[in-house]
Amino acid sequence: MEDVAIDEDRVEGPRRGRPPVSDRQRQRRRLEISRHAVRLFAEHGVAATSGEQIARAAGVSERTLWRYFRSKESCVEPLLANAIDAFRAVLRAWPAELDLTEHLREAYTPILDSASDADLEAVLAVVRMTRDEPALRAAYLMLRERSEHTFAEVLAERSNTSPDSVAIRVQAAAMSAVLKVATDHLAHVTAAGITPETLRRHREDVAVAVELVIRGLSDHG
Amino acid sequence: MEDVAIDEDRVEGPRRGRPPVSDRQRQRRRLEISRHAVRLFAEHGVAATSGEQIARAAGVSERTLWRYFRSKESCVEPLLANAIDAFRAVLRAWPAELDLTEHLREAYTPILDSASDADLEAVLAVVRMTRDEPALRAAYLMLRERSEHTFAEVLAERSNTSPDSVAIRVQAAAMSAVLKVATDHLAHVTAAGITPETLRRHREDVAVAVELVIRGLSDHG
DNA sequence: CAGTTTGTTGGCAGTGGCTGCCGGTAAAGT
DNA sequence: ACTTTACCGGCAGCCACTGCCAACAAACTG
Repeated sequence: MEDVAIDEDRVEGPRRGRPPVSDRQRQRRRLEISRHAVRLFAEHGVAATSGEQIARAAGVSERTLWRYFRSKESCVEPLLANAIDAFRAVLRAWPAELDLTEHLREAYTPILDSASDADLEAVLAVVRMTRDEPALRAAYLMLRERSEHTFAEVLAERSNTSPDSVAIRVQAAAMSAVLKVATDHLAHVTAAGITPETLRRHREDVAVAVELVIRGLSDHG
Repeated sequence: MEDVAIDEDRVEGPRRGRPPVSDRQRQRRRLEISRHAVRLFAEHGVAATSGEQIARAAGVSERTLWRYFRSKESCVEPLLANAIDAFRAVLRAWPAELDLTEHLREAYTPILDSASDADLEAVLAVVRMTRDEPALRAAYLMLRERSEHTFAEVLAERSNTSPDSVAIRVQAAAMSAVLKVATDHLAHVTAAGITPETLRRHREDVAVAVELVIRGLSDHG
């Protein structure tokens, strides 16, 4: 699955210098910075928030901030990625014998269970902001497209085909599109606050629409 | 259809000063600049092409360039928009009694007929470039999303519902996703040159996939 | 025709996102 | 201690992009 790189100096035993920061730790730091950035964006707007402010709020130097994020807007990625990963995890756990609709009805949540409620609020706030902030929307769309590839892997494994085939990519892209619209809608209706009822409706919408788009496309795989 | 703005000083007779440039003319100038920008991007890469270079190639000052485009990467928009508008025009012309598959098989082309072959090459070149140029990809995805709304209008009119309903937006987004994957694929297989056969295959792929995704979703509209 | 009004253009200065470079320091091994 | 490897912060600089203003263009008015 991973480790596709050409094996060079593998199994070296003890390395020589200071060990690089683990990906785990790096991602956690990115997420922490992301929370500060989103808060500042929501308070003052994207244009009125400088990289220096984000860096100070996160307790790092500006130079380090740009090492962690390639652009100001991409600071929102880690938070949003959590929400998208939630769906991928649910998709991965799709039992072979179960209908996708049924599975999503039971297992889907719009964000990782481990994430706090504040994170869900922040994610929806960002999605709401993307309405008037083109740069944020662009970052959001890029993230969604990245997720398509992970969806394709799951779908390919299930239908025993290649994740690079056009048919699978179409399914994954259509599924991603459904999720995008549903999430935009959720962000819109929760502008005044999140209620269990709106979340329930969201889950139902996603379950039905995803099933429909996948069923229609996979029949002709 | 248009003219939704609140009527203020309508029917004024002769205006007082220099008339503003018509939208038509403005769009044609944007397209002209776009062609130069795409050529430079393809020759030297995006990072190595400065706004000043684009402006000089197009014969305008850098200042006016930034008045016509809000970012360097968005200079590719007019060319790509032509390709996307081609699909919208075909969709608009969809006869009520005809199957969508049949209609697309007959009428769909990946770019406006009025556009030159060079423009089609340029569009596919840009799509190819988006593979390694994230900023270009982001601009491309933004354009595609804008097109979703125009798709939704057509679909809404056809099914006699609102273009803002979630069901219609899901259909439009899924349709856009199908087109995106198909176009990416076309750009990939035409890297060595465009042949009538690849275009025919592309048309067939789009016709079938779009029909499937729309049929599946609209049954439960 | 000159004079007025409205709109577009281009130059110029400035802002800020972002990068290359370098020295300092942390964390490992020997 | 000494070396090695890696992260961090500060500094200088590039360039995409903007605000401001003077110059010019194209209409109407007298």
